[in-house]
Amino acid sequence: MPELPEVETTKRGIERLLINKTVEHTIVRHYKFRQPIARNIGYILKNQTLKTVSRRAKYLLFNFTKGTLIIHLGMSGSLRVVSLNTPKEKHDHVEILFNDNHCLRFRDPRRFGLVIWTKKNPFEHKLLKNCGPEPLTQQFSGLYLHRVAKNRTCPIKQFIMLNNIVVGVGNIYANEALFSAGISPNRPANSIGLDEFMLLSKSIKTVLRKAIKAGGTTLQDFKNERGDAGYFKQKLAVYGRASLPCYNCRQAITQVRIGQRSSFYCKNCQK
DNA sequence: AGTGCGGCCTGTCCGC
DNA sequence: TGCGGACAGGCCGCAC
Repeated sequence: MPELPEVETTKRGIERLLINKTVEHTIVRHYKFRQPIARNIGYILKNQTLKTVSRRAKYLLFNFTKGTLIIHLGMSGSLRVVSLNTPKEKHDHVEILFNDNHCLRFRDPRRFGLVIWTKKNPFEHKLLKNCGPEPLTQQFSGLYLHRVAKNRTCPIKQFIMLNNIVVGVGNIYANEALFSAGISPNRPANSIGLDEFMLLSKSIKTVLRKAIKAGGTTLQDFKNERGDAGYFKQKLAVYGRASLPCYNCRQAITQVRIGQRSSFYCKNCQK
């Protein structure tokens, strides 16, 4: 589920509900994730106040009084704010209880996610320090892409999914943005011209902004949200539409594997 | 340095 | 209906 728009939506929802609240108790039911959760996490978080919640790439940063809790949702993770007596579901692995009877629940069936504590500047953390620019900033532009793609032969789709090039572009939105820009996902990154990169950077921004906006409808109900409402329901132009007609030219959408990932595009519209 | 691949996990879906 | 296998929206770490 979690591509950047969902992480951003989650961030906004949590921030609204939990800011300035103090941790009373933490329950960890499963410690084994992409990295194991620190055994003393409950001790660390106790009595700390949540100052702000921010996002870098797909990492959520919970800035507490004495440090930062970094959470990544991995492939199947989700966070919800619930009241104390809300029945827990399978795979609700971590629960942070705050002093207003609100509880932050981390559910992650596949446990590809991450919950780490750091006392230091989180941006200097090994996992964050090599991240490329945020796609929704001015820093991320066609000019930038053109510059960093020099000498890079890997397919453009893989290229825009590299976190050191630009963060937050996952498989779905890489496919969607390339369709929107009319660029074939197979093209070597260094074969893309500046004008095309301008278009591509704009497409990435637009696709992500739209998705965040759609996720924003979830925001209203964040506290009680049960499922996958929000951006995921929006119409995707190519992702998951193998052999269905292209919305633009009606030709069947092609599915191929690029860098081990399912890729969808229109051979007619994307050159 | 860039690229390609294996691996971490569970859930779901499809074909037999 | 049960079972095996493929696949899933991420990303790290390793080998070449």
